[in-house]
Amino acid sequence: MENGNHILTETGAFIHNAIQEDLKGRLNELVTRFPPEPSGYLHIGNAKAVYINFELAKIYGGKCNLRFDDTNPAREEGEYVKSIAEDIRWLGYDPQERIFFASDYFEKFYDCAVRLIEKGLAFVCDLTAEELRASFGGVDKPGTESPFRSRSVEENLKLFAQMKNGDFPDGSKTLRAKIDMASKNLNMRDPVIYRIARLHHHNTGDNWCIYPMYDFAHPLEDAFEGVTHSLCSIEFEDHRPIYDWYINNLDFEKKPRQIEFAKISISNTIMGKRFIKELVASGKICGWDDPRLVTLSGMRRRGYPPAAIREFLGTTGVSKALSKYEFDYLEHFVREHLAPVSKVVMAVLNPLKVVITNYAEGAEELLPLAFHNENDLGTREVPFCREIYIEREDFMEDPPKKFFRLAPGKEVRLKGAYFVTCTDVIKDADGNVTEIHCTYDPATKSGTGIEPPRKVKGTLHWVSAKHAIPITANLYDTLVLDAPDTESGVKENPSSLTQMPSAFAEPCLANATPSDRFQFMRNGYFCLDSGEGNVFNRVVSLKSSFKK
RNA sequence: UGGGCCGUCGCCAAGCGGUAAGGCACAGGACUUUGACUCCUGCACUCGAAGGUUCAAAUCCUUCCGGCUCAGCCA
Repeated sequence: MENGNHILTETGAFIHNAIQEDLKGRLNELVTRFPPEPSGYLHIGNAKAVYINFELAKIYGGKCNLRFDDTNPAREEGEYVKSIAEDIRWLGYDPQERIFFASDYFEKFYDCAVRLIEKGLAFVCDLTAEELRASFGGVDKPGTESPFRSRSVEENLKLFAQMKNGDFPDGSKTLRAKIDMASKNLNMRDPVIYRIARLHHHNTGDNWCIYPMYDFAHPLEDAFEGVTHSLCSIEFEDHRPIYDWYINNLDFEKKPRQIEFAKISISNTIMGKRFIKELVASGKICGWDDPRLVTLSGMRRRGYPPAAIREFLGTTGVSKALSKYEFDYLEHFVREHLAPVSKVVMAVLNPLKVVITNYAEGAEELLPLAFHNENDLGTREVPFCREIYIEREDFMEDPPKKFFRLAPGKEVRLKGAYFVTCTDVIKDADGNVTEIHCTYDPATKSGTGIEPPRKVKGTLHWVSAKHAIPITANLYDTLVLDAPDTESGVKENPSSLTQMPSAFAEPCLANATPSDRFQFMRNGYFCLDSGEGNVFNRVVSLKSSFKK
């Protein structure tokens, strides 16, 4: 879409071909689904699946369901259901009334299992978990058949009903499919269909003490909902035979088809639920919405526009090759979306006081400045007076040859104001620069034209010391990690948050809202944090071609 | 090690028998009331490797080499 590199036209050919072939002339009958387990918050990797499923439905005029795959109460919580629905809407997709829960199908799953037993395709197995595991064999050795495999249909029916009624302790029996213990595909070695576990379910409470396994439940959920194409990630490729086995043996008229694609990941980030939970629990990050995370809620808080994420996702392509994107690539789309809507303002992150010695004490003036050069984002007036702050890094006592900014005896332009020349450097006992003195040239006032024309190499942003408002600027240079992009690296170096606690911004920032986007000149794009106080998050930084 | 999947520039990614798109990154240059933004320019005689088929291959065949993935009563 946005730049022509879209799944419709250039990628995911294997998905499109399959859909075209299966649905010849009836493409609007396409039904996809996004089936998250409510056991964590959505991150950029999950967003890819959201994007593909909803976009495909949109492209073909079909439908996309949001289905919570909540068949394991041990991991799932209502909190996650809420956050997932909210994050999907924020990303730009509205499932409306098409929100389903696998747990609403528990009764139907049970009926299907009974049907399998009646057909002689499932049996109740008394093997313990350890015995079962041992009997599965390994990648290079076949499994052994369960001694309970040949129970009669009647006995299986009776036993399974008793399992449901709670006559047996947790883990004492399972319902298993009767397929092939010698299959090269481990998933086909008489897989477990139901297990006994007295767990409280967020939706069904304590109604059930047996829960279906993913491999059994998922294809049925798809079939119940009329899903035509069940898109999942590539590690489920080995599960396709079992998916088809259940679909075929339960005689569904309309058979959904599973198609796999590779997940995406981003370097220098943590996406694993387990690791994020660890970080949250240890207090190293403030929650699933920590701006250093690539969770949707984290990116939202960080200030990423959802359209930028969608565009990023649109260019990532749908393939089976594993793809790990550099962080720069994601940020590129964020910058592109921020540039036209951000108000360009002045804020000094690391202040250095400048006294303009020949500017009258007590005098001040209001200088009009546009928020943006290209788009008409309005203007504001910026107060100017004798004492101002500039960026500490914009002054060097001993500048290298190509330093265009302020240095002793050098003249620069103050954005929207005057040319100033550095006359004195004030230091403390330790030799640290605490203040610098400048003189200004009244003839160089911005916008008045200078006669004779005079040019200056550098222009600096500044704020009036008297009028500026104090802010805290949060800089996040990488999300989560500086170092290794290994999941375990998180334990060593969880944070790349830098706070600039004594930053100052021009007065107009006092009215900022979290939905506003600002460009702090050379310092990057910022937005107001949704939390307390004047805290601004750096959404992304700009590239700097100034090298010392 | 057995099965499945994958291998095109530093990172992504088009291509699907007719002689290597594009984006990010990077490097030059132009412009500039910030060195940002914008705009130009450059950036794979080569498609994991080796053979073979063909007038012609990244695209077909064979073998080999790498990477990912699977042995939860998780999803």
